[in-house]
Amino acid sequence: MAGHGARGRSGGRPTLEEVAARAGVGRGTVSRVINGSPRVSDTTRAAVEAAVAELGYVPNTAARALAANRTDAIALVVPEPETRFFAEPYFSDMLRGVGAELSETEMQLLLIFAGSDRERQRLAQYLAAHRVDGVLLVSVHADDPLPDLLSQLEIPAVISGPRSEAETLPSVDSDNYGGGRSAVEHLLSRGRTLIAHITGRLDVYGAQRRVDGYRDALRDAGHEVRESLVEQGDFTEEGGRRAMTELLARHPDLDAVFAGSDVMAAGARQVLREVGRRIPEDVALVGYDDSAIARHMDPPLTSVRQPIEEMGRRMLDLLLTEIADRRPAVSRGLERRRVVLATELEVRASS
Amino acid sequence: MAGHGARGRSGGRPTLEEVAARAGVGRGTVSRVINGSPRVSDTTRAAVEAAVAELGYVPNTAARALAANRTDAIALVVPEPETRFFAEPYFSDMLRGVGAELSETEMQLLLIFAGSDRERQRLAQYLAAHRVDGVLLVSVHADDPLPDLLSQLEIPAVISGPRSEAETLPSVDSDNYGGGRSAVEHLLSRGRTLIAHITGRLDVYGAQRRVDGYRDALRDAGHEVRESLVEQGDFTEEGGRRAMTELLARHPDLDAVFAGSDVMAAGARQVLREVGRRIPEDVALVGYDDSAIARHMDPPLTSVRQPIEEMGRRMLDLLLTEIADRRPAVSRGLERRRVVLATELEVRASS
DNA sequence: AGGTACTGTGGGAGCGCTCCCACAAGTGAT
DNA sequence: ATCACTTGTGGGAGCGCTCCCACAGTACCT
Repeated sequence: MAGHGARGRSGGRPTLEEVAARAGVGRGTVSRVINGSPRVSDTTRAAVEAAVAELGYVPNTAARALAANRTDAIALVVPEPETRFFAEPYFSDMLRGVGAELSETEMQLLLIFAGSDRERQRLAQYLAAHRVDGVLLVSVHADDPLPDLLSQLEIPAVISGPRSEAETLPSVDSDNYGGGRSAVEHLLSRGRTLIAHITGRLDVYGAQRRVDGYRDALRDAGHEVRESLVEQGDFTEEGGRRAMTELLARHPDLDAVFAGSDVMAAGARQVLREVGRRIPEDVALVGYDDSAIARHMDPPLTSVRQPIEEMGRRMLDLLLTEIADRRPAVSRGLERRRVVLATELEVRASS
Repeated sequence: MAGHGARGRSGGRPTLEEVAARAGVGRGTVSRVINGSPRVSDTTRAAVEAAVAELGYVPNTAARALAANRTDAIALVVPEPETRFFAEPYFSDMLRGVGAELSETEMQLLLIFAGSDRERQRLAQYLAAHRVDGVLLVSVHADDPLPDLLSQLEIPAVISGPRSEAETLPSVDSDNYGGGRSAVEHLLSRGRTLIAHITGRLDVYGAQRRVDGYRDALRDAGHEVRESLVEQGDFTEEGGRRAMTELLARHPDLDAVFAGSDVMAAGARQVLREVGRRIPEDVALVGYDDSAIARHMDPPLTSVRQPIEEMGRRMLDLLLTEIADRRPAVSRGLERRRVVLATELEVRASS
């Protein structure tokens, strides 16, 4: 900036006070205009808005946060190491949904990873300092202490993927049960008869529900449900390999595999190929998540798609509502605070 | 609000003042202890620390930010739609590096996407409000106005991938030139003679440098450099397909392709397969980034790996330094503010 | 003894907002 | 004319911290 000269004692960014002086009104009035209060006359409002524009006034967030005791920020907390967060497109899609919805507001999104103990420590500090107005929790395991910490600190939170059927936090989830069912029903309709399942980590509620869907689909179709056809994985490629190896050892004659995630399906595919099984001729393969991996696999992988972006959007909705009625909150029923969205099966060459 | 009445002035979180009273010292002394000033006696320090622990005191960030005029937060700004950000592991690895380095400090990381105009608008507001102490810029195109905005607002910033050789911002980059060279030298050493190149967007400096490496490697090996062997892509799969189609039309006899990214290599692979070319027998393929796609491709893709996590770490280092010497800053030479890290070729079955 | 320099400490003065009370002015009933 | 609202407005009192000045105490010179 050329020659600032007098400029009062400031030199920095304009303050509310300066805008008020410029517009010839009081501080309170400017504040009202900035915050969209209706109790301002049209003439005054116009004058203030002009002054704001002329001065290029931007509210000081820190001062506002201090005075109003809110931060206008929410955190997306991911209790996993960064690696896994990005390995699965799940999170990025969700982030997109949240971001889209968030851009309608003045709120800011923080991304916080809490994989290591060190990071969790920092997170606890962070939350204790009330640096966010609310928290979006993603991919939380059944025994995670985080939700309790949150409610203890009275910080509004929404969880994606309830920890159990008894989840107390508002939650958004996809229909894992229905997703599991649809995968199996699809394989049955293709004439497969010996269908194995590689599960995700069973301390993830959604993974359990997929198993339930698998079982019920078989049962409802009049098939016997054999536990030896179910092998636990852990959402990793290596876990998928291990589980597939086990399953083949127990059932060399299996003709289909439903994996609880695309990444595990990729591991399974490797093993199947190593032992000379063709996909889909010998063994049909179905994954879950419909990630980039599914599309790039050879052959392309049939997979269950979740409306993850939509889930992100709904989570944010729920959270903003929580924040808005930040009061005893004992009243409202839980019905509306629990959203479940339908999945869709993307059929490709692997099945 | 239900009858607030007396309000006792406590009820909430403890303040500096309360800690001071508890420890029997003044406010200033507590502040000094909290901020690690050396000018406090050991006895006093211990007393204050005890009081802090007993009360569970956590500093109020908003108050601190207001008084000290800093935010203890930095932003990672990604001027791309979220989609691309996650499609390439580039960003997630970088994020990991930044995160690792950041956990050594008290700073907070914000992730900000500025793909759409709307988002850029919001970002400008955000920066104008000085809500962060510094900015990490990732993947910026040559004509992006963001860096100028940043320097105009006098916000410290570090860029990954300088916009040109004349980059004014401190920067961290991998050796794109060397990476391009190594890919081509590798293909030459495998006996390939007609090597094509699918470039990235040429308004990305790094993509240009890869082309330079490609050209120089051929030239130094005594090969003629034919411009018809270079086709521009745009880092997308579709772009890779298009470029590959062009190249095959011009040079049906080419025996190797160096793609400027794994994603483009994936697109190229599809086209090669469609026209019946075998990889690597007929055409050798090399990508760039060494992403998950490269490992899962069929056949697995040879690719140039950048030390991205390390880059993230170095960027943060640089930024923290910038923030620390937040003064005229005209003095320091530019040498140390420019970091270039070596790449490595990961050889797989595609070449 | 007086000076000069530290070290350690207390507390006033803000930082830029929001909240809320006070109050002027207008409106309409009595 | 009085009273009772309503609408719009100004500005004091903080929010919880950092910064910095003042000052007591101690140490080491002259």
